[in-house]
Amino acid sequence: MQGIKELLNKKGHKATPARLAIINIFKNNKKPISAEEVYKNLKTKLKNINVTTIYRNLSSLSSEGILRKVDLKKDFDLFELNEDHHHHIVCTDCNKIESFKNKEVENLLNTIIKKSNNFKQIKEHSFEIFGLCKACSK
Amino acid sequence: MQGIKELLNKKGHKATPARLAIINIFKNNKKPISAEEVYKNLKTKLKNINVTTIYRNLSSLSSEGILRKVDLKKDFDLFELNEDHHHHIVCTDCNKIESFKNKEVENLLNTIIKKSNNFKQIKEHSFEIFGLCKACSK
DNA sequence: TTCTACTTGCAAGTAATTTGCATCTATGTT
DNA sequence: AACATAGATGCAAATTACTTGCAAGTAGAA
Repeated sequence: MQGIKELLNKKGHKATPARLAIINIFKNNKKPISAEEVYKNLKTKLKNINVTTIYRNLSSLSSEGILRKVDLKKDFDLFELNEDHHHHIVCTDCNKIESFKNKEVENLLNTIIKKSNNFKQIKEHSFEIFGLCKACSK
Repeated sequence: MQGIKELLNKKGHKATPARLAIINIFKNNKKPISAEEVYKNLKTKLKNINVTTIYRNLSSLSSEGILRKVDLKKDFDLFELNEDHHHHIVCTDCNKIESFKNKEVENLLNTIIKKSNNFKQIKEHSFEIFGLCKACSK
C-alpha cells in the first residue's frame, strides 16, 4: 500500500480513503467488477460513500492505467487491475469468468498491423470469448 | 432483395418498408453504424420513421443473425451485416475503421478452449484492435 | 377480402453514468 | 504544527442510449 500512495501523488492525485479502499478491492478481487459491485463492497467499510465517488475514481484510475475497463457485453462497465495482460472466457448463462493468457495474440497483432494499409501503431485490443461453461452446457 | 423477404417471413417476421430499408442501409454500408446513424439515413427516405422502430429492428435482426452487434468501445451500440466473419482496427482519434480477416484467430480459439478447465464450447468472441491510423499518428 | 399476429409511432420510463456546486481534505509549504 | 490550495467528495439534478406500454396500422396466410 505504500507504493500506491506515492504512485497516486506522483500523478497529482490524493491518496484518499475512498481511493485507497477502491484499489484495495481490486487487489483482492481477480475478476472484473462493476461500479455497483465496488459500491456495495465499500458501503460496509466507509460510511457515507457515494456511487459518484466510485464512478469518478474508476474513471481516473483507468485513465492513469492503474485499472482497465473490460468489455464483456454487459450493459454496464467492468473494471479490473491493469496488471499482467490477459483475456477472459465468459459463460453467457451463469456469468462465470475464466482468465487466460496467450502469447500468440501478440504475434497475431504484429502480423495484422504489418498487413494494414492504414494503421501502423496499436494502442490496445480486445480479445474476449463467450460460451457456455461445463456446468451450463449440459 | 427477393431472398430477404422470404428469409424474414420464414423467421415469422414481416417484410415491412422500415425493415427492408434498414437492411438495405447495411447492404450499402460496409462499416459498423449506430441506431442513430441508421435513423438519420432513413429519415430522408421514410417520412414519419421513428427511432424506436430502428432500435426494435436492430435488436430483432441481430437475434436472428442477420445483423451483428460490434463492440468498439463507444457509448452506443454499433451494428453491421452478419456476413463473412471479420474484425476491426479502429483509430481512436478519427474513428477510421478498417476491417480484416484472419484465420489464425480460429486456431487460437481452439487452442484456448482445449486448455480451459471450465469451458468446452465457444459461442462467439470479440477481437478488435484500437490504435492510431497513419494520418493521426503524425 | 378477411383475420390475426406482427409492427409501428408516440410518450413515458429505465438504468448507467456524468455534471454542477458547495463543502471538505490530503499534501506541500511555511 | 498550522496554512493554503488543488484536488476530492456528497448530493441532487441532468444526460444519454435504449426500452416499454399501448392503441392503431399493415403484411401475409387462408
